[in-house]
Amino acid sequence: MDALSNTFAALADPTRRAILARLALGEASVGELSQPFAMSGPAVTKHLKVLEHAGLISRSRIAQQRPAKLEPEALKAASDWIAEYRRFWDAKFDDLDAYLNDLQKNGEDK
Amino acid sequence: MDALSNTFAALADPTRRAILARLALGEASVGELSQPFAMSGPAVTKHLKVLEHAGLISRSRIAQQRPAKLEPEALKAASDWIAEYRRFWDAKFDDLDAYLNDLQKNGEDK
DNA sequence: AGGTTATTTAACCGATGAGTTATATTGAGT
DNA sequence: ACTCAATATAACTCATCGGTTAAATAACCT
Repeated sequence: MDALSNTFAALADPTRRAILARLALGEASVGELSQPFAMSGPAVTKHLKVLEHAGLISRSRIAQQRPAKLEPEALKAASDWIAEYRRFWDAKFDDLDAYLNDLQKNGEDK
Repeated sequence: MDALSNTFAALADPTRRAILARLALGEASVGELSQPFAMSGPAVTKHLKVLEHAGLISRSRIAQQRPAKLEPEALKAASDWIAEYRRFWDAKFDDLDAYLNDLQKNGEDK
């Protein structure tokens, strides 16, 4: 899968977004993460793998623990993609309609 | 599922992102969409349902056609969520590390 | 009413996702 | 070497996804 799809897919799960929110406060171990989410350790491990594969976190090692840390650069690509559509929601709807209708009439869509 | 998860899940598919890109040029019917994507009509219908359920498009009716139109306001919530993490990737990494370590040492995570 | 076109719905398929429990692994501490 | 604690892997279940083809619907045109 492409990187952007990986990123969006990783963000499409509320548990994973909550994990990222928690990691924004600082590194956390699997144990620290599984407790507040009332979830088994393996479930958290899987979520962390998804987030790591999407480049959104990295892991380190402290004794037996493997804390996870936020790596937010991957969000940049997602943010940039969305930003492409910003002019559409920034524009007044009437203006947008006019713009689209104009495009349509001029047969731009080959 | 919550709205934000729906939005991110809708964006996690490259075909759906391509459909949105196409719709940014103006409304398009199912037929017009299925042709360039070398995909059956029903497949496009399903993608449009996902996008519509996420609030990213709306449908209208012109004779037998049911053109889809971009409704980009739903992207706002996703963009806002990501924006929360902007300070993390804007910050220099060394500064971020220092910040996180400081948080950790002060035992903020209850 | 009958026929044509555009789209949707239904039923199915193989792959993936999110969770579980049970079992391995890894690293410290004794 | 033994044990304990933290995490990871394996194997499994159940649901959802993305696609297909075939059949049903909807709107238009004679």
